[in-house]
Amino acid sequence: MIFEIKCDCLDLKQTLFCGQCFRFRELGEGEYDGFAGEKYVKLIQREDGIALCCDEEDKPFWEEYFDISLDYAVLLESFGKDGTLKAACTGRKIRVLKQQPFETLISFIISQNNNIKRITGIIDRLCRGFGEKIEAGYAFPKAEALAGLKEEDLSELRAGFRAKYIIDAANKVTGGETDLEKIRLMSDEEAREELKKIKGVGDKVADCVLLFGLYHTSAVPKDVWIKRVNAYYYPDGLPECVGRYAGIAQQYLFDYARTDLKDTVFKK
DNA sequence: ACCCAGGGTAACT
DNA sequence: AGTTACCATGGG
Repeated sequence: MIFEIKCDCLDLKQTLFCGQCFRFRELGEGEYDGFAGEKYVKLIQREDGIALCCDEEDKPFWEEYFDISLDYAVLLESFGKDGTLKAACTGRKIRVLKQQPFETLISFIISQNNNIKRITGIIDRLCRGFGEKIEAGYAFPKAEALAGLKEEDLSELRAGFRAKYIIDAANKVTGGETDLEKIRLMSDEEAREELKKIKGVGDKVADCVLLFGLYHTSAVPKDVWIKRVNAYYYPDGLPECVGRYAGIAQQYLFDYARTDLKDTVFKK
């Protein structure tokens, strides 16, 4: 089934390939497909939104995934009160996705000291090797499928030193030491400390899990680009106009810095 | 050969 | 509490 979804702020290419998710590909001009958890979707860019090609029962899932109910027009207008943020938001229609908690946890463990292209490859091999086969490809592995494995069992992923971290995360989730649904309900600070009990999860990965997988819109992952942005533009912190959506503002600044500013303000 | 990539850990001051 | 080498892999 095809569903037309109206949405004034959603550029699929920018949203799917800005380093927040790693399971989509471009099929052709304005056409994409990919997975979240165990679900598959095909997407087409429209002038006033997107077309969702999926089972009827999965339509609410994808509307939630793209956070269609959040009004970005209000958000971006507020961000525009700050000059740097206004520049970052101009020409960008990125939505912060509401991804699956476990998938987000594993994905951003893999992301550490890594680049987006190789992260995507490792996750693809992880799904092919350990995910359930579904019609269009492979689901993201459940924690149970990864728990109890040995590092060498993941050698085909070529994930390097991250393999042991993946296994520790799966073990803690299946063992109940890490309850992602409970962590979702905690404050940013409590949740961050709880996530950091997993090996290979530090402040940055924890904040990515909070923002992209547990929908803490106030969590701000401090990667190298955001550290540069903060040092140069915001030595005293992000402006008031971000409200409780600092994480979403961060995603615009992140993309702005690594695409538009990398050869100018932040060259070498 | 060197440097970097959506960093974290352990071992140092 | 704040620095620093090291961790695997692949692309520039």
